[in-house]
Amino acid sequence: MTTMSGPGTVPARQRDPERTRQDILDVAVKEFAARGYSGARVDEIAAKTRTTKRMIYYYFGGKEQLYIAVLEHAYSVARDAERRIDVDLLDPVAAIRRLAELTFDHHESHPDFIKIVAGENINNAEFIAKSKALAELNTPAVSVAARILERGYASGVFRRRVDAVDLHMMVSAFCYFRMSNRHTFGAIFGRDMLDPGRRDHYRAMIGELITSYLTGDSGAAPAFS
Amino acid sequence: MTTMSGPGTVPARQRDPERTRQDILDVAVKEFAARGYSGARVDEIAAKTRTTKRMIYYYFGGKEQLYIAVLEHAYSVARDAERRIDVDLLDPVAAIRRLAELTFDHHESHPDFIKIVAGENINNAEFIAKSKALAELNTPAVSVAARILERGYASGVFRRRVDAVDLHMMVSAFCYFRMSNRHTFGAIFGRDMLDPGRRDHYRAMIGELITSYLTGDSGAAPAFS
Amino acid sequence: MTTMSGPGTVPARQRDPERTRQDILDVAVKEFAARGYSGARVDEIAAKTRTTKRMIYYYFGGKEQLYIAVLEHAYSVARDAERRIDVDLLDPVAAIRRLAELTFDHHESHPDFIKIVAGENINNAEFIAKSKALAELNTPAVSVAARILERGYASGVFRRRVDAVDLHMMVSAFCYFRMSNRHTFGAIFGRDMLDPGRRDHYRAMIGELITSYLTGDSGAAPAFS
Amino acid sequence: MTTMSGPGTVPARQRDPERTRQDILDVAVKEFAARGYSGARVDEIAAKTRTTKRMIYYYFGGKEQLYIAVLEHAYSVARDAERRIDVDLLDPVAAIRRLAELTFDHHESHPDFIKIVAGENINNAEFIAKSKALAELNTPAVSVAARILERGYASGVFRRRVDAVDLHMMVSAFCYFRMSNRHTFGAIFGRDMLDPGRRDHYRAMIGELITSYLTGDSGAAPAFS
DNA sequence: TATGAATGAGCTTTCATTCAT
DNA sequence: AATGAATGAAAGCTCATTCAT
Repeated sequence: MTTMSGPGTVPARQRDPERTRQDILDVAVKEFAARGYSGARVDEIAAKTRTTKRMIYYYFGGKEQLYIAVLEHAYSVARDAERRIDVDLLDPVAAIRRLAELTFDHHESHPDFIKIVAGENINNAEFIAKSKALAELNTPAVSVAARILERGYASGVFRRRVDAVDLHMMVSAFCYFRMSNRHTFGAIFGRDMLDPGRRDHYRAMIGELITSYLTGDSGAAPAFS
Repeated sequence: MTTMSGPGTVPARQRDPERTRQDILDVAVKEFAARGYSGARVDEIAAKTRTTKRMIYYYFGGKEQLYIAVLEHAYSVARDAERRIDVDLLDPVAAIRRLAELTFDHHESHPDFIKIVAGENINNAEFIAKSKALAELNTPAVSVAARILERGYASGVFRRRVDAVDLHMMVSAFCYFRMSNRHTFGAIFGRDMLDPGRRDHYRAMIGELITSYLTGDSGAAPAFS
Repeated sequence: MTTMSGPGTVPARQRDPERTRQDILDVAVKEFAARGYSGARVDEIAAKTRTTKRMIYYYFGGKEQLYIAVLEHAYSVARDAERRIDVDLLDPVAAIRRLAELTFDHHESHPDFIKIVAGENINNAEFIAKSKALAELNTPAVSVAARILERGYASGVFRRRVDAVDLHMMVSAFCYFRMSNRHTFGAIFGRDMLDPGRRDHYRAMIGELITSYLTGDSGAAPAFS
Repeated sequence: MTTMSGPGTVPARQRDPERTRQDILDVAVKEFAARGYSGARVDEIAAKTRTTKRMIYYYFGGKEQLYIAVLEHAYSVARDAERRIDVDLLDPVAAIRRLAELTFDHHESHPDFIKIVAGENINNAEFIAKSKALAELNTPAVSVAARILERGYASGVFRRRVDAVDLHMMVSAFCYFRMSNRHTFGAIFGRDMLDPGRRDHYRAMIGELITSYLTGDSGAAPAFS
């Protein structure tokens, strides 16, 4: 399966700039997710596109810029999803459980995003640092969590003191790990964490993990439980 | 930063095969961890070695085989650490907390391993599949967890029913995520999860998270807790 | 004799794909003929070309594909020459002699082709097997020979029964051997089979060899000759 | 199937120099025959040997010297076979036919020799030129042919004047071509010249070809034959 | 007589990128 | 707005050979 575009490649010419750009971006997301930045090939991305390799340079400037565009796209999708979260009408326990479940669902439905984030971390997020757009990421999920915590402490249902960012981290860790480490975990423990039959089991689990933590005692001295 | 081992580089000739092999392996672990499989360069690995690039092919056969050797090495180190765990004398709650803390410590002290695992998952653990040695990985940590759980249910301190593998997953998720996602998490939330000043905080957190979960009720209907 | 197309080599840039391709092919024919498949060097071929090594990969994909292109080219040239043979107006004896001479001439004027065929046979024609184009080679020479034989048997001038393919083989063997084994034969017998002064001698010889065979008796019992 | 001998290759040590030498030579004959000089690999030859690559250098000095030893060996075997020819008691026609058949048989039973000769010719017999031993090759077959011709002309059975070397060439061409070009000929004409079922057919054919030539008229004007 | 370890040089191939219209 | 042709630089890998005992 040689990818190097020799002479004579005849792509379907088109005249819709925005569509061409989006086409490239969609393919790039998948390729960068599947192979990482250095593993992805400009030739391969081009081959899976309606246009040619030349257009990638025309629209994005180069591999790195295309990757950053992918990154920005991926994060903006995630942020938009978080903005749609609305749990203010639920009681704190139900709300925090709902937040955990939405986080769970979002991870589950964005496997490419997970891989891209994993790749970014391998190279120390150096590309995120290069992106102006990504520098000003706000994170709705944490504010949502903060509001729920406030209500929970006020009503007394939450007894363990925890920072909203830490709470978000605990939830994310669980949801992310299940997606990110599916293959090594599966290879070692013979258990596919993404088995659809186990989905609800894990979805409930993160809710219980987090609510049992919050409603339990804080501090070192466990009570009579 | 010269990379090509061209003429002029004078490697110290040696006659210690095992040392030469280990030298290459040690450097390779760091390079593959830092840049992933496709990002790592055989030239670069060789340059950081006492020997030459040629020796990598002499001892390992190629980039891929070297990578697999790195993988096998990394996993065998992890497995050996798990084998040394001994928490049988502690009461179940203390034991499970201790297990979580050891897992935490092991993750913290093996950042290269984390990155290699992350990279492996990006390419769907295809290299692990190619390794005969890795196919027969046993995982002491889970048996340890299983024994603790058994004792905990027997004595009644653990009330929530959970599978040992799932327990291990919850703990691992937390410990792994903190290491693996340090950079993106830090960029977005402005919080360095590896800040030494926060280390004990997080170390205690995973213990509490897991013990509050186990000692809480199981099932959907929360009792009087 | 510089081989590596290193920096400093300034190739004449051109925009004529077909010419570039042909240029590479022409050089490759000579190199593969002179050194065989494994003895030929992509660097050396490139150096003798108007373009660079990179273009060989751009146009042909690799050393092996280039070699197969050379093979296809060489055989198509030979086939085209055979197609131009027209001896239908000559009497059978003159016609078969003429066919032998044309075969002789064609071998003489295509020394590269002879070497390439010799090389192919050393590796059991495995590259020919890989070529789709070569799989469907038709061979006009044999049909021509068959028609001559038919006429010769009909008129009674040919008395020895022989298969057209075998006839072609006898002629080819002589013409090919003279070209292919020039060097070892010369070294051992001190006679250069390609000495221009002997050319007509050998050219006549194959004609006589073949006509004396055909006009002689067939079978084991020699007549009055 | 990697051949590069990495560390740890443990060959069976032996103490029989002559046998070791012969072992290497035998393997080398096959490898050089199968792949030509540049296609053969010292590593591969060593791997198929009872000893190690190092011994090739120890006994022969290098790839080239090994190849020349192979060449000398191959030619000395051929020469020895020719020396055993004895056809003096047969009448000239039977004798020349017998000589042709022995030549045929010798080619048939030495396929490796054929390939080595073919390879030598591709590189213009430059290695033969380097060998002192091969410079002084005498060729019994031609003297045998010369003696037969003499008797044939004396008795009048041979009417066509031909030089002994040319006669040998005609016979060799047929016998050699059948072996050397088996694969390309087979690919193009769909006929395996080495098919055992056709062996006697071809063996008789060269005898008839050559006797019909010798017993026919010489010169340009064919008589009543 | 024998050998395990090591290696310089060069080979084929790949990659992101730019030229020139 | 779009593109076919071309490419420098470097990557992974292989080869015959020598080192050092």
